[in-house]
Amino acid sequence: MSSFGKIASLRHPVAINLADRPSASACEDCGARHLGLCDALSDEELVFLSSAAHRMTLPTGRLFLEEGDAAQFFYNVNSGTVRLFKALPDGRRQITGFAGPGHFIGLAATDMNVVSAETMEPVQLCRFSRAGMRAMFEEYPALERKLLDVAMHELVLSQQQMLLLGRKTALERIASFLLSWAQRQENCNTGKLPRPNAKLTLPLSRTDLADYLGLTIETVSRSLSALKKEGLIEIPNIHEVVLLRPQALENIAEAAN
Amino acid sequence: MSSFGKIASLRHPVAINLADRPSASACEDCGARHLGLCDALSDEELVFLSSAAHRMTLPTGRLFLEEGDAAQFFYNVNSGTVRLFKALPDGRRQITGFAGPGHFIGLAATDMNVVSAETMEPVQLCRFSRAGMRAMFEEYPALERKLLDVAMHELVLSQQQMLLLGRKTALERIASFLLSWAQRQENCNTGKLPRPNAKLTLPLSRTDLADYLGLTIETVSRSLSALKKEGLIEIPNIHEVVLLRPQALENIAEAAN
DNA sequence: CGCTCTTTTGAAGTTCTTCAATTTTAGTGG
DNA sequence: CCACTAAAATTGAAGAACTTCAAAAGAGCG
Repeated sequence: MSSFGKIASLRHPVAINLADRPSASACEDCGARHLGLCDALSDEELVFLSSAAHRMTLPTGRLFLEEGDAAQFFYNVNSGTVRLFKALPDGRRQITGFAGPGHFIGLAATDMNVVSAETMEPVQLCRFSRAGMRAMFEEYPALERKLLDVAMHELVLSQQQMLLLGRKTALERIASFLLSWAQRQENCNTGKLPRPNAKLTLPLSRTDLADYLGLTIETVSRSLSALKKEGLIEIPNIHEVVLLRPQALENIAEAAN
Repeated sequence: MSSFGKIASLRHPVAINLADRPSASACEDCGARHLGLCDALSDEELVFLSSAAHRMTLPTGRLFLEEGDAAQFFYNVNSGTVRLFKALPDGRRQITGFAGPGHFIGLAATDMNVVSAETMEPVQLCRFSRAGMRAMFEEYPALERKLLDVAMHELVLSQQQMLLLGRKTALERIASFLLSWAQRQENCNTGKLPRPNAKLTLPLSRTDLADYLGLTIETVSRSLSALKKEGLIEIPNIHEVVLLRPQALENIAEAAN
């Protein structure tokens, strides 16, 4: 957890949501959710902010941001999952991240978007004009601080991913992914291992997984099968994985010998 | 160039350096240099800032930031080059970036450093305590804005690197690297191709290059030789590369068919 | 000038990919 | 509810790209 984040949330220990997101009960003590913009602002500020926001609901598979287009908006995800990716002309694709509830989209941009964004499920999001956002920074410095915090966190994640893509084997990538996804889903960045038998829900297809980990779907499939055969995981169905032995996965993921 | 950067530099079109860096003549119209903190502040603010900074000079090969240590400081590079990297227990290393003059170090951190930093040449830098920096944000919002701008730019770069590491071939990686290094060195992020016969100076060893591009030194060497054989580059010596046909390199780098 | 370290080049080996076939899953209509 | 179809995932076998191991050439330094 970043120190900037801590400041922001201490000063505004609020739990109202940007839009009317469902329950926010888990928000306050969750490392990942407080990375949403929501926690950065007081009630009053949130009202102002949400007046500047445009709520939208998108169906599955909607490409709402395209690499190379002029960067007009920021987005904040309320529900559902978004995949962010870059692509080469011949179709090769690298998914750079996934944005779920509370996540902010649009930081990785100059005047143009440098990534594309596509919904993986029905998604609700709030849209802000970048210009309006800049104006708002004058009024509400806490917002800017929060954004810096989010950006720094993204930077940490992307550097982990560089290590994974540049130096890890297929098996290590899969193990790393499972653990990081567990953190994301469950105990939100506490840095602790998930408990044995923790159940993961993956909204990702094998293709997404492959494009995120820099592998082919066949290699992803084979690696998952290998972990299953070794008794480290169970795969009740395509969208669920049970982590039978998280410590063993961690040893593989971190190449601990 | 990011819009936030524009704001910051328009408001404070100053060219004093953080410490007494050599000539700053090229600073104002250079996309990369204005990413240094220097441009974000007025004269008065800079005086204040530099009073909070601790100047240091480090010899080649000094490891001054270690992954996992408590994150106490930010650094701003004045001269020389620093390599930032993550490593696995068995020694595999991934260089996540290089920091040269004007570059800011320490953004990719939570309470702990998530990367290590090591000097590649004699390096001069300014050190700021993270706590002091936070206090300064209250006084000088422009500073925080600038930092957000820097973080966003880093994010853009790291996503390009993810595409490279996850999806590009060895030859494509080398071609991409040469072009990006030319931009860094020469026309600073203008997005234009370097002119034919542009000469690159690489302070990197082949090992650094390999660890940056997720390859082995042998593959790096072979790929460079291949580009040379094809007449796209010339390699007068180990630390210099001449880009004979930048457009052809670009075609390889971007997999344009 | 000779030593060492880095880089280059070659040959063999490994991991991952590609191609192909089978199995499983999911969606649709009877 | 079940069968049928299409898409996705798994598994197998062959191939390619990169790595590893090994040796030679080149650069740097006392």
